[in-house]
Amino acid sequence: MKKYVDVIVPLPIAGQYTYALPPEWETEVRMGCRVVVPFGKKKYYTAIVTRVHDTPPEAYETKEVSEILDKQPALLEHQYAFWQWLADYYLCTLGDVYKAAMPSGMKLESETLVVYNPDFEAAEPLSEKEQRVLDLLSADPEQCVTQLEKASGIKHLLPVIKSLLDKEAIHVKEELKRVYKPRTEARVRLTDAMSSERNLRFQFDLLARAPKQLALLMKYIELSGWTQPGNPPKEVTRKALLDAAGASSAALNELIAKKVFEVYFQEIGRLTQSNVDTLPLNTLSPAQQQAYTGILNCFREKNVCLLHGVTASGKTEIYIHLINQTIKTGKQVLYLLPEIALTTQITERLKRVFGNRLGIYHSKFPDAERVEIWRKQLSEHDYDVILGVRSSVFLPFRRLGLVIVDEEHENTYKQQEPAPRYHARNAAIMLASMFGAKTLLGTATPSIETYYNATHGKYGLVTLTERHQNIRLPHIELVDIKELARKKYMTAQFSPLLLQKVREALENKEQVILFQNRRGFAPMIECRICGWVPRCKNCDVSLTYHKGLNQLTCHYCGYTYQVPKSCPACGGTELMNRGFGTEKIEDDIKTLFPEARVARMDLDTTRTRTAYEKIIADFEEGKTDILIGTQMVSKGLDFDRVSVVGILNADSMLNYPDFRSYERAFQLMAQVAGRAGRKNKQGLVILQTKSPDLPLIRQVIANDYNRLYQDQLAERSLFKYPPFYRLIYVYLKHRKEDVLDQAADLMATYLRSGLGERILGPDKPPVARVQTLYIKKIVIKIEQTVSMKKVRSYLVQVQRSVIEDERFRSLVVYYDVDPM
DNA sequence: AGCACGCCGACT
DNA sequence: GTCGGCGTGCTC
Repeated sequence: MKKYVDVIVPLPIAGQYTYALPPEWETEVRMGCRVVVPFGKKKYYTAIVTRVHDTPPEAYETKEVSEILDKQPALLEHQYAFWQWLADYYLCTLGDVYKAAMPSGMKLESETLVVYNPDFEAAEPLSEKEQRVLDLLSADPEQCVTQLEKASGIKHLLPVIKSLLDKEAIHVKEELKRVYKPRTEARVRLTDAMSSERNLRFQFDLLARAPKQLALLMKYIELSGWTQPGNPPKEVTRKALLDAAGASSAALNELIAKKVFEVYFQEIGRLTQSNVDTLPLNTLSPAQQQAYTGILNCFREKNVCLLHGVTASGKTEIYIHLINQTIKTGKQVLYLLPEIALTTQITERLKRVFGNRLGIYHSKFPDAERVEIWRKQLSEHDYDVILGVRSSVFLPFRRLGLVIVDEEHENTYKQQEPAPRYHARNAAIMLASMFGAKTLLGTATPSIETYYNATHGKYGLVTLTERHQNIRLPHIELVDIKELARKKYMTAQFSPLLLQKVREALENKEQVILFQNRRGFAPMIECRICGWVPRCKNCDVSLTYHKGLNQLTCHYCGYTYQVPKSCPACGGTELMNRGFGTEKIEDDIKTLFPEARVARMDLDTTRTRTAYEKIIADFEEGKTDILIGTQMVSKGLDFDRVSVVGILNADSMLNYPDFRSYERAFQLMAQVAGRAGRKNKQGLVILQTKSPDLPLIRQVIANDYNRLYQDQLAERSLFKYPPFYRLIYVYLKHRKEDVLDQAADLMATYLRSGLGERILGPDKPPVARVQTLYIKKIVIKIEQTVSMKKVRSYLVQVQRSVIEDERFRSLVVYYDVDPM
């Protein structure tokens, strides 16, 4: 019977598509295999088979699967179930999940190739653009559109291609672009002609007057262990041979030309097989040991456990023991870290314990490497431990036994843009439960939701109050900068006390961290006369001034602008900086302490992984005295020589229109404060603020998490926020503001008719326009007792009826479930 | 997401 | 009078 497959395509379209399966592949294709399918008029995509069946669709003709990429599933059944849960819970399509989950090297797409017709003779003169394209093609007769666009410098290339196509000067074809290329290594071996000892001896004599070549030949014999024909020699890489013989590639090429050697290419993996000997586990301190057994006990009853341990209490060591315990029973461990905390410090530590049983999955790794990790997870030799960022929840596992979510409170676990807007911590808990595995959440500053779950019986709770090696918690000194500014005692952003302590630290050869929760030189510039502030033409936000580039940047769409010479509003020429970012702090510190070695760590200085690690390594090795940074400096780093931490402006963290701003400010300050302190000296934190009387500031100083938790819980309950209520944000986007307003009102009315007072808005979000689309937001607050399943299906139904209205056809609707 | 089809302004 | 702008709808 004729077979069909249902597939997921990597596009934000709901639903699956059915293709006919050519008979010869019937037995090979299974659920989870990747296939290439034609989609639309000309494109080809890599799709994933979710079902093989024999029911032909009634309403339409099917197309045929054009290629199969896997004999063995690339997507395991557990993963598919997980994808379905994600799409359902976070209100997005399976295509969205697919796009986020799989490395792009496994999702080949077709690309249009333009092909030169050598027989073409122009009947009429060609336009200048057409001629330029044709010239390019005559040099290289097959090129893709993007390449041609670049080489020709023509902005709208498509019309040109179209007219050339009409004249039959070219034709086009669709070809799959191979994104993933296996890495190969050039190796050298003797040719067949050299395989007899006699020929080889003869060759030695011939080379008597070519010492370099002779050396190469002898080195090869040594390296390969060549003794006699028939005995398979060891493989010798081209590079190793050249290095060992101290010869140039010219000499080797000679020998290749003489048919003594030949070069062949061997496929090798990118995953480094470190051959470091693994070290035994460190023994746990009594406090750590107690926490360790506490966690194991807790897992007997609960599936999730929170490890609440103060900063520098050695949580990692406990994780390592748990991982070890889990893999001993033949199960796998997934260890999640926020991207920013996944540094060499932690990877080296784990490598030393788990060696080649450990795989590392980082979003800044090359895509090809991620493909190889995915493949390895599907193979017999899968990793026992995966250490990775948010997206590693998508990797294939067969025998998952434990998930660790370190720095559980980090909001970067929540993916903001694009869909799926999932929370990796919550998704990991779901993933674990699908395997019957346990989840451990670790942090010094739990999120309010997690702590609520841990103190209300849903999760287990284990606390660790003792710091590793008994390093004392830092002393926090409060400085009222409002008062000081009034009295004109401030030097730029620095109080006299902070400057004095920085000076002392430098004199004692100790290090300093200065924390400012804002990047750029100044958040904005402003006209001194009329107060005009430059704004982005696409997005409704003010622009950020970057001194290094001397330009204005929109942090939402990335668009850059020149700094105007005069104010476009009033013509005034005095445009001044307002506010202070890390770049400004760096400038001022360099002026105040010209002898100090200063580094800055923020989004702008850490574009690449190497840049980021260099800053950290330099600081670790004492090559830097003062590290200035945004929240990046607070994450999971342990330094030995930091004696002073300055929080320059605590208020900048508090004034966000967001119910989590206090929680976040506490977490940030507690984490950054935790960086101060050394083995035998208590660290010092200088906390500068304009609002010293705020309860939150007192809680930070006393490191009183419980008090913060109680205060926050009361507010959350009063204003109907998590953990008492669930939130869903509905975003509506449209090019026309008035259409958007009408659509938003209609949608809110529909929603209110079913959900009543749970609906707030529509409102204009703080950024009301991004990339030429106007935005409105509707907030839904739902009691924990209400069935989310019903709410979600109701939302989908409402959306459908709004879109049915002709006026709102091009309305864009998307959801943010459990927003952060 | 792409891509094609279809209806209204600035040019030969 | 056309070329081409992007609004709209569909993809098995």
